[in-house]
Amino acid sequence: MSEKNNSKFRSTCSLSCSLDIFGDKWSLLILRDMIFEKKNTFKDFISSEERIASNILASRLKNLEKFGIISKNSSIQNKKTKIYKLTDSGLGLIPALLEIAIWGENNIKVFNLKNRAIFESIKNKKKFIEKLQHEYLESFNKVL
Amino acid sequence: MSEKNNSKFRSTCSLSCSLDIFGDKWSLLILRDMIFEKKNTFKDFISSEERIASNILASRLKNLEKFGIISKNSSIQNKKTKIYKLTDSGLGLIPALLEIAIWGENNIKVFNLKNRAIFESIKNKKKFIEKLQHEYLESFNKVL
DNA sequence: TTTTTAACTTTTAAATTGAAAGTAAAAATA
DNA sequence: TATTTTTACTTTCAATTTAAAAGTTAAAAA
Repeated sequence: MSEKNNSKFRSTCSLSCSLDIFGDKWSLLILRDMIFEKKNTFKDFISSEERIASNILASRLKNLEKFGIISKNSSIQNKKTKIYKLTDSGLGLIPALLEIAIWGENNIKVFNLKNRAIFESIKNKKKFIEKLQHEYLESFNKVL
Repeated sequence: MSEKNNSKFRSTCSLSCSLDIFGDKWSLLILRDMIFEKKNTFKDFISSEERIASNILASRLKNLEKFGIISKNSSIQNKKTKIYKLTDSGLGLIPALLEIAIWGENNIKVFNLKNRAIFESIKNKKKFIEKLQHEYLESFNKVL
């Protein structure tokens, strides 16, 4: 019943506009789950380890849909389950997502066991992005 | 007198950790100003068209410094003026920044006259990133 | 010596987030 | 068929963050 509907951009700078859309702590994590984990339902996203609150998840999904980054459809075999899918525009965010993750791997001093996917991407970025995009669309043939 | 000091990451995922650091609507815009406009003072950043509030700018600068993305020093010829400079880690964010901007140029339906720098980067990304990094460091020889 | 400037900080209202509980309809189970 | 469970949310409300404006302090310029 609340939720702002007007999408005012702070400027016409493409970086600034992009951040107006997904410049927050959650939106790109949802896309990560879709791309790397092939997640596609509300329940899937809720179960991620970062523990997003359900109201925040709902609002982020709505926003991503509003800006054409994801689409929402009922599953064919189950009317209750809604399937979220990356659009072409959403798939186009993979390079940005990867670069942020690569930066994190290289620059944040945490214990974390280095991520295989990231390393694969560093070796041949272009090929890896195409592979991810292909894999993602493939995975959807089985779903929708 | 407020401001949280504990840096708890939501998970050990490198994307998630990165977003814990700069996943907001302002941090990357400050870096954009540094990289593309060679801005380096509080006054510079305040004057950008997106009109960041001074308290938010101060808190973002402090955070970026805390995570080693920028450094802060007094100008030699002027003790009052503080010079903010990208560290190596900060320069390493250029690829991510560019990918986000490129996505915006290609996917947000706004009036905006296409950005020359973005186009240049698309033609030869690697070269363009190196050029930006070099230019940035060069510009600093004149300052600090 | 007065004024201006740079870099903030403080204050307070407004907006957003987060945690928890609640809802409604579809689907699975007894 | 009746009941329970599940999925995808929404609502509520406290806590946190943001935004706007005004205030502060020390240095530099006039």
